[in-house]
Amino acid sequence: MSFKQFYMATKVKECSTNAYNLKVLADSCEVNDVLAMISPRWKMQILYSISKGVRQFNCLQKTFPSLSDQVLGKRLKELVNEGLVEKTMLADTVPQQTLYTHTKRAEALLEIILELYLWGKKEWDLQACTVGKKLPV
Amino acid sequence: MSFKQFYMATKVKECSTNAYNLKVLADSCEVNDVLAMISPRWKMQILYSISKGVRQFNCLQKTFPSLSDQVLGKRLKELVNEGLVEKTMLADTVPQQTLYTHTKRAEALLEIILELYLWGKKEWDLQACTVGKKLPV
DNA sequence: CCGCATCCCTTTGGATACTG
DNA sequence: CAGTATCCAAAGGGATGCGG
Repeated sequence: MSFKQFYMATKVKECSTNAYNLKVLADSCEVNDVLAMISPRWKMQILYSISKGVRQFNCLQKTFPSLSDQVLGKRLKELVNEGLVEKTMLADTVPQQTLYTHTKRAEALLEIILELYLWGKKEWDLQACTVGKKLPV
Repeated sequence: MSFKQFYMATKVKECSTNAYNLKVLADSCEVNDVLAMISPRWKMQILYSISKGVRQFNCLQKTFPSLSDQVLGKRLKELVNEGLVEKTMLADTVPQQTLYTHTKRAEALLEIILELYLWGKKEWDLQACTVGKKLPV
């Protein structure tokens, strides 16, 4: 019987193995929360695009043609919940318009992401990253 | 028919949807490679522990009691392949001994990870992160 | 135009068992 | 001690279709 199984059997019966491991990670090192926040696919790219002026659902879809709208919606909702993006309903019209803008908090994060990019570029000579470049708006 | 499906039907028949999207991500923003590198579960924690002096397979297992050994092995292999960790076989004895040490490249990465932690701490008042603390060796 | 509900498939992480 | 091979379950991403 593994440590995890023992622990679960005695302490947290209702909790799945995966949930348990996530809790251990969160307890032992909370930078893990940040990693989990930035690692979902497309998420930082979406945030970056917003910070560069791509502010509407529709435009974001065009920016990432192979990203499905429900995933885009999910990511946007996450970003809003995390305080990285603000959502503004322009008017209650049909068709409605919504603007997404990045927050101060997101700016600080994007700077660190840029450092990550530079680190990757330095170590592996990566090219053509959109971070640090101008996007077509 | 979505852009992706069209593209796949005409260009990359052999490639799964997921693989295709990963390629799009890699092409459009190569910081994604770095994000993918650091986001697997336990990986940065393992790297950090190694940098703090936990250098053997066995000790790493004890450091993360709920981490299974085959996942630990997988992560270590990844870290070695990425040049973040070096593996040293001490001798061809039984029981054999192996040491893992972090590289210069890893140090630079860990500094950025630390910034991520500080950012998270500042924005959400996270606590108890092992990054920046001493681990029991 | 801006999304959500549902279903499905791929990927990933973990369990068990085994080897030098 | 230091791992590897095989199998399996869960999570996440994506497709289709629908509603405000």
